[in-house]
Amino acid sequence: MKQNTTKYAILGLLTIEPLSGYDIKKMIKNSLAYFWSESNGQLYPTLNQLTKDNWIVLLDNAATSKKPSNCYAITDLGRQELQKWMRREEEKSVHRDENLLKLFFGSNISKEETILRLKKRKLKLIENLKKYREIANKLEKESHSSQSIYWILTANYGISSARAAISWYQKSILILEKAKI
Amino acid sequence: MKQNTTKYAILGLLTIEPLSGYDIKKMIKNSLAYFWSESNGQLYPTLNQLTKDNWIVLLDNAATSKKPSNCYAITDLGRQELQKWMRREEEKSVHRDENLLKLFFGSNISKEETILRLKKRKLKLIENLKKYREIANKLEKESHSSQSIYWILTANYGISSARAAISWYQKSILILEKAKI
DNA sequence: CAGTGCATGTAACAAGTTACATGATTCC
DNA sequence: GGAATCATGTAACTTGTTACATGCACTG
Repeated sequence: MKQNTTKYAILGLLTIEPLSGYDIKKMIKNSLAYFWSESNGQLYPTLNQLTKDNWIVLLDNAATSKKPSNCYAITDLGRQELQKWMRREEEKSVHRDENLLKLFFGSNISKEETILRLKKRKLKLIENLKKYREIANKLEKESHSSQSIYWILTANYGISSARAAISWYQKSILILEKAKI
Repeated sequence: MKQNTTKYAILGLLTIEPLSGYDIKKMIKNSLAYFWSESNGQLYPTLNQLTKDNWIVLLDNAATSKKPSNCYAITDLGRQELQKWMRREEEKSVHRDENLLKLFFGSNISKEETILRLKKRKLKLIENLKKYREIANKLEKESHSSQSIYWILTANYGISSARAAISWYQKSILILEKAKI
């Protein structure tokens, strides 16, 4: 069975507060970036589909603002569907990590090229780690609602997985540098 | 620009030795499972496409065997294309982790339900870790070719990322259990 | 008055899964 | 002779990205 996860990402965000498509994009970019992404071509059509299905409604804010900002809110039906999804266990986690695939096939290019690639990736991860730390700090400070504990936990996941990856890269670079190939 | 990564996964595996579609499926399942997957509906059409493009060739093994096993080998052109891909840096790594998404939206179901989910995931990861260790051990023992260093490194990645995830799950479960929500 | 950010959207395409079909061979 | 596994494949479908188009509002 296929399931449109975009639908549930949107629904979940709308449980926090009513949002426009643009708001959703921003939230994903600012807070979920390290474990979620959406493209425009998926986001806007899905918003329309969810409206048709009555899982969300377009708030009538024409009076309060002149901006072309379509603000959506989740409906009771939407909440029910979100909870159904939350309780489903599918585990189908499809892993496709192109970086590891390239490393696995490393013998097809020179050792030095691979080492350079690994170093670049490592730097990128260090940068990411910094961002995740900032997100986590911000969340800890602003912590007030019952939701924030979950946000902090996911932020910590980003931090600890980035840390583990960085130290693996470090080790791997050393191993390759020492290796006689 | 979109790129068909399946193509390169196939090419890479064929640099090890000539393989049939079924062999490729098995290798992915046995050795790459924790960072790569392919479905039948993607694999077989891609094999045909690669043959048309002359990146791989169907070996004529009709004489040596009566099995309907189509054995493919990579061509020089295929090797070149693989190397081009290996040297490309795209970084586009699209993260979409449904488990984290569900945790992020945790406040929509009871704390206890979330804890149960986390515990199940943790058990699953412990199981996976065991498998990765077996793969790594096997690789270390059979280590002979210049390729095996790369295989061992990727296996280690699986191990260290699983370990980091497990300890994060452990911590998160404790934090949630203590939390008053 | 140009540049940046706000804000929404679509058409064309690529990528990938699912569920099925088919038949041979091997092992118990 | 039945089950499992070997082995290849396709049709229908979903999911997702890319690249574009449009226009307003604010700021320096």
